Amino acid sequence: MPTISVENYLKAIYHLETRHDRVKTKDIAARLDVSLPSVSSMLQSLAADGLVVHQPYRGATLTERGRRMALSVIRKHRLIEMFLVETLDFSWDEVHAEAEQLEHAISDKVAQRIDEFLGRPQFDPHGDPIPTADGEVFHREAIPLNEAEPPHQFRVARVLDQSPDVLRHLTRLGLTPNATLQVVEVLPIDGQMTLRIDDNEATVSQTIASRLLVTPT
Amino acid sequence: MPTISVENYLKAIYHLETRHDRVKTKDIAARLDVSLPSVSSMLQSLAADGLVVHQPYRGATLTERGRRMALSVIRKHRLIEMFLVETLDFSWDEVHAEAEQLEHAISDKVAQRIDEFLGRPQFDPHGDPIPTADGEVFHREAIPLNEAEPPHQFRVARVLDQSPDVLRHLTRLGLTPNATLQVVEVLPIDGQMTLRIDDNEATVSQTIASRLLVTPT
DNA sequence: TCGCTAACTTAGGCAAGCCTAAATTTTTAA
DNA sequence: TTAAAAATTTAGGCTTGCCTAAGTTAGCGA
Repeated sequence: MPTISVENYLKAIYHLETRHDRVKTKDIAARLDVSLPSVSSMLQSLAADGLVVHQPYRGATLTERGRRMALSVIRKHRLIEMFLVETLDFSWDEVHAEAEQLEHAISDKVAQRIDEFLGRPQFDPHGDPIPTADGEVFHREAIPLNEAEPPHQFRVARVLDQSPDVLRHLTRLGLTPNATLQVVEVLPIDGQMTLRIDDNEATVSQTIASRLLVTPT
Repeated sequence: MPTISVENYLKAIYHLETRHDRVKTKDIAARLDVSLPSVSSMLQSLAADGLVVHQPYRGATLTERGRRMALSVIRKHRLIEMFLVETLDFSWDEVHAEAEQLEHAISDKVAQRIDEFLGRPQFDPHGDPIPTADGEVFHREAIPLNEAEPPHQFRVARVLDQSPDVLRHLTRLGLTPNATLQVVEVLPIDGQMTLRIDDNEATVSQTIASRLLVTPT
């Protein structure tokens, strides 16, 4: 069985691969908050185990086996988040940290039972898709809110940020998954957006808007 | 935060203390399936951390802090077992192994929420008492079945064995917690017992009988 | 194209937790 | 009472995963 450390590296590489084809040592180090040599040495050991392909000085990519393992952990993470919110009444800003621990401790069987217990949810509380047991991920079409233009109406599909502070802020604004919003105005100087959410107006910075994925409605 | 290894040592010492006042290095080694030197060295480090009192060559005992930590892990273990059986439909012979992993990964808060979700159960699926969050353990009076005499009737209070094979065997015999039984006969040669359980007769060896705690009914 | 800088790897070390082999202490039994 | 046996500790080593310091490579700008 992979160690917790190995699982965390695979997860990090998986997430970074969605941005760039070849994942850089430096980006992994930043994401996991470890030194560059630690990453370098782990990449060699992952490569030896056939979980990544590592071209020295050129970055790394997951092998099919590595991808499977990463998805298995991500599936557990998101199922746990969903379970904590739906069943144990946690709020969506608390669950990431809990799931970060539990994802390494639950068996495939427990994950499967939680999945059934929850009625096979497709998305977690942040709108992230829950991979199936055999590694399928359903990707929805969605654009970052900062690319949306007035006066259209959108629905929040997914929130990419996991920071409790940001999530609590979004809760106060009513910007949680499935909320509908209308783009009222975009300031050209800094991209700050004014939104209508239900009957309230709210403003969000471009930084935050870029972390909200929305679909037209 | 204590490591998984430390938690396992504390748990082992806690359980062994119920048998003997001073816990022997060798017994810990046997319980955790590690070598004697590993235990010896861990005891020194636990003692340095104020979790055990270690008299070299003379055994060890938990300090109050050590006992608290052990009980916290045992509480989580038993709550998880209960949750897996009650909510995720696991059978009682499967849950020990799962809980052994999860006990180290759930936060106090998650444990508390599971406790509430389950309606604050007092006992786990094996009849073991679930310690409270502040370290109270409710001990029931119960005797090992091999000390019970015919023709009295008893109720199964607790099953001390965790081996899936033994538990499945007991399930087939109907010897699960809360079952009522009558002692029909005890063979003097080897202590084998004949029991009446509902309308069936079953025989159990002394070895197994000694692992079943029963209360008169 | 050449050299500088940023990115990366290699070298060498540390802590935790495990191991076997070799002392040492305690206990048991002759 | 004392020697053998059993239990325990010490010594020394290994693996994983982390670190800092010291090279090495890649890639960009002059």
